Amino acid sequence: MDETLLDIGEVARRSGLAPSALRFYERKGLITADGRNGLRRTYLPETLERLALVTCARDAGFTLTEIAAFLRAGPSDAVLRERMAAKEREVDERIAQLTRLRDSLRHAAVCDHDPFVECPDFKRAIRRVSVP
Amino acid sequence: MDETLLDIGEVARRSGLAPSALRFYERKGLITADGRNGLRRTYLPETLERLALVTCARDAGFTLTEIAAFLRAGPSDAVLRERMAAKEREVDERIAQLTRLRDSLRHAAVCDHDPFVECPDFKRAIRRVSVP
DNA sequence: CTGCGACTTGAAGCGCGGTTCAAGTCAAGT
DNA sequence: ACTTGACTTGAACCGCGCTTCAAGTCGCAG
Repeated sequence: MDETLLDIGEVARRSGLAPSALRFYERKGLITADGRNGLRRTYLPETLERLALVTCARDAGFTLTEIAAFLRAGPSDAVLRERMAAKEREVDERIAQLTRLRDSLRHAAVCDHDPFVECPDFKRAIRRVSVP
Repeated sequence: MDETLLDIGEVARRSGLAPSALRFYERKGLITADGRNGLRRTYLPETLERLALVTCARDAGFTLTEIAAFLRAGPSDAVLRERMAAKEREVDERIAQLTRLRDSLRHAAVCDHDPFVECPDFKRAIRRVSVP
């Protein structure tokens, strides 16, 4: 056995993902098992890095299918950079939206209306959250 | 017919939600149809406000089920304010996470590595996104 | 009265991101 | 040799947030 290969349990523990999720990711084409120890999948240590990237992209709002296509296509660096720039813009928008939302919530903590759901400021703020 | 009641089509158009979604929301207990025009649901104008609130809460990360429980329970203002404060903290965390993510993406646009996926700065940044 | 078109219903289906299940297999410890 | 416990498989199931479907019903225009 190649000592550098990590057992699925190890990878699950260190990545914070369930083994079932790792198998699911494999079916989706996001990762590959690089060996077996009996029936057990084993992975190259780089897989942990890849999983971090996958998790991050997923958190960014990419679907697993998108990420898989991404990884499979081996897009040129230029294309990749462009897509990431596009994602940066999306993320920026989302941050702005969440910031407006947080400001509305913050106002709720401060305002005097009871019920504050009827507070005109609150209502106005709510409307601005989705339609700035 | 009460002239002030809005036809479902009208509400769908003005709220940006599909009629099927409005019926779905009704099953979920998020809204109520206040009358009928034949078989067609009709709604009080306030429903539009309520839908804005629902949409906003959903965008904030509440599930429809949570929102429904929320509305049904008619929680005290104090409880409501507390939950919103809790949500404010969650939203703040999410904003921070997305900000870290955006910074990673921003770095990708600037850095010299090719493939930049191997850039140590990028890798480090990626790791920090989910585990600050 | 007839047709149109927008609605009605309950039930089924979808895409997502997985988990759970039953039954089986394997490595390692005693 | 036997047990234990973590994995294996494919298939079914889950919650979410809806949409879509087939079949039916209504208001209104001509």
